[in-house]
Amino acid sequence: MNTGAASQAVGSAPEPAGELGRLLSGPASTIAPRLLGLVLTVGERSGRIVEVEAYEGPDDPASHAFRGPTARTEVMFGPPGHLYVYLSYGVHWCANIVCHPDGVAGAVLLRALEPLTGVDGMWSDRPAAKRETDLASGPGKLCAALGITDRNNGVDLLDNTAPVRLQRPADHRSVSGSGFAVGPRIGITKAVDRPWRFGIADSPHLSRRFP
DNA sequence: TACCCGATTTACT
DNA sequence: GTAAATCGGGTAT
Repeated sequence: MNTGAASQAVGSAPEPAGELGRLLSGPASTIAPRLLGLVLTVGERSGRIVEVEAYEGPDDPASHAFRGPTARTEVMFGPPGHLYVYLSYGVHWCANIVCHPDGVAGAVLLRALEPLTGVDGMWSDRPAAKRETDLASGPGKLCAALGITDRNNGVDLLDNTAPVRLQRPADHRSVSGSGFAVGPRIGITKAVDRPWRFGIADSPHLSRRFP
């Protein structure tokens, strides 16, 4: 239903609204560092994104979208600003923010979060955590802390009525402008050389230190 | 229909 | 530091 002309009409196309929408649209490896410092909200719980990883499409062997769309990965091929949730190792939910244009696969895995509000609720869903810095210091932990499951797969993060929302705090520009670290992605066996993991360098809430 | 394996976390040695 | 837990998707019969 998209014509070639429509896909070029960036200014007036029904892309995610506002400045945040524009921030989310582009190559995953470019968008990923810009997501650092954004605030993710689920009900009463919210946190600041401090660590992410980029996963692209047909050119990225480590990406779920590498071999084309499937029932599981179709969200990754949809419009940017939506949430792609999958089950890892049959145990943990992991959440990604879709960022490539509609029809082109690409997403950013959310790896760690600094708890801001609803921290008591996070503790009740993360009984194994020993410190507040461990509540969401990993992709599976992050989803557990916020209560994200496959129920939330495909939700529009920019919809104010959605159960999961993404917001930009006033100080985001300064946060993204400096002080983030880069390194290789974690836990993958393919394309391990690509430095597509990004994090706020001095955050104590990272899943792991950067090299 | 069967088998293999993973964008991880946790507990235990 | 190492291994177990656990299950749905993807690829191969």
